[in-house]
Amino acid sequence: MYPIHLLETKPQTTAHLAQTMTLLSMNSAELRQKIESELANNPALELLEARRCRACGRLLVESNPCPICSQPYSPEALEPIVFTSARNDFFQSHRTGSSHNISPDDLPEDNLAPVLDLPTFILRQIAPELAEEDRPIAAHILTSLDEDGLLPTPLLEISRYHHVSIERVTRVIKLIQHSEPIGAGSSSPQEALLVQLEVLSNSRQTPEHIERAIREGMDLLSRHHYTKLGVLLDITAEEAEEISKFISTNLNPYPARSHWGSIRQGSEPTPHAYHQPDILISHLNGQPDGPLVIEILFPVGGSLRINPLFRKVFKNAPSEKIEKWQKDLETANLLIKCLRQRGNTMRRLLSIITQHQRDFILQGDKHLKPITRASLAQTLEVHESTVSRAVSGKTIRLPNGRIIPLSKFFDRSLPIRAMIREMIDSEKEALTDSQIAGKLGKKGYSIARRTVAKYRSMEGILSARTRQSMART
DNA sequence: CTATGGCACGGATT
DNA sequence: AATCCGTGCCATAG
Repeated sequence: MYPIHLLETKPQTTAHLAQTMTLLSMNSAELRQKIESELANNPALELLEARRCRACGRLLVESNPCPICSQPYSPEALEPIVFTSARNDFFQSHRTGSSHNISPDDLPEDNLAPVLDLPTFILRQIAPELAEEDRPIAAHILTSLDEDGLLPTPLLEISRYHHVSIERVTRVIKLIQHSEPIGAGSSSPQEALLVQLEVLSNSRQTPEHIERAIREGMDLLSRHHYTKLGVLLDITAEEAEEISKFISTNLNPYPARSHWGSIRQGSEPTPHAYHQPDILISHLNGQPDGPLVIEILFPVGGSLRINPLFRKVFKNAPSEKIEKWQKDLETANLLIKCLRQRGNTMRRLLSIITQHQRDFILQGDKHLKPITRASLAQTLEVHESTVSRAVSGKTIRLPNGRIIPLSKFFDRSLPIRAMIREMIDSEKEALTDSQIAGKLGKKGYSIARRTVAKYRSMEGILSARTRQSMART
């Protein structure tokens, strides 16, 4: 732990203050838009090319040494990568058949929406891993995905169209399947489940026989015929039900029906909106017991700095330009400074949050320790509104792959909701809301009966009565 | 008669 | 100052 607070520079001017505020409240998608437009308009600003760590292959974020493999970043350890950032347009090139030489200026500004559609969302993740010659294939696949994120087109058709081997197509699909949302690009719900299971088993214990259950008993599984499934797999009906529960809570046969947002029935009109996470938190080198690593993503590949060339030219600038250039230089400086401060604040905030919520991150909803933004502001010695801005609109990807909004860390009702869910999952006879309220009261959570009902419906659990009559059939 | 969902109010949080 | 959340009361479905 190094003394971050020493690096902290207090805002000097009102402009500085205002800029820091607005930058802080942006999530990475919005920030990206901001930076791109700034880059386009301000000649004093320059974007250094993106790099990746040669040792572990991870895309660089902003810290040194590499947070993933802890190799120091030296010039030799940094492999430059081609990453044409947000305006990567190979969808267009796929459709028109032209090459990839379209310059950024040819593209309209407004294709940088903060919320991405599914193809773009996946594309951004796999772009660094994708070989140049495989791009048209990826574009073809991604544009063919149906609204569930599954691929209805047969592989053979794709390979024929591009005159390439099935193996190459499969390789690209593998890449797509292993990006968020995991399992997208599979040809069937079954395949999607298998991919998710494979990914999940790297970081967590999974039930026995589950793979066979998906492979062989898919139709039984979807119809909830646990006894038959048990016979098929040579296990008890309870174990079969166990497996089904695991699948329904941890996996998703339709990868594009994202687990957050669309789960609340109907009310939100954003059925297929994908947010790029702003923060990643994962285990070191992907080892399940490794220490946690937090990465705060910088939305553009590379780092911003003042263009040294601009500095040189500025010294003997023509007199009619000198005023404008001076201004450009100032705004560029300001932007960089404020961005740095934004990073600083985010880092301090997250280090506190992750320490406090370690159990939640590792073990799930039940272990969330609710905090208020106000108390956090106090420990960080910043204004409450600063915390508010830093939290709002940002999402974080947990080690288990879930993408959740950062505000979830402050949700007082979450652990209780998890407990209710647990109680109902393991109930023998359907528990009524007041019974649940009583049980929770004994555990030290005094919650009104009415509130239990609210939480229950938030979790999408039916009422005790309807559960009872469902169980009989 | 009981369990549940709707509406609305007040206090806390942002 | 605006918003969110827990809760109480009341109507209604079962």
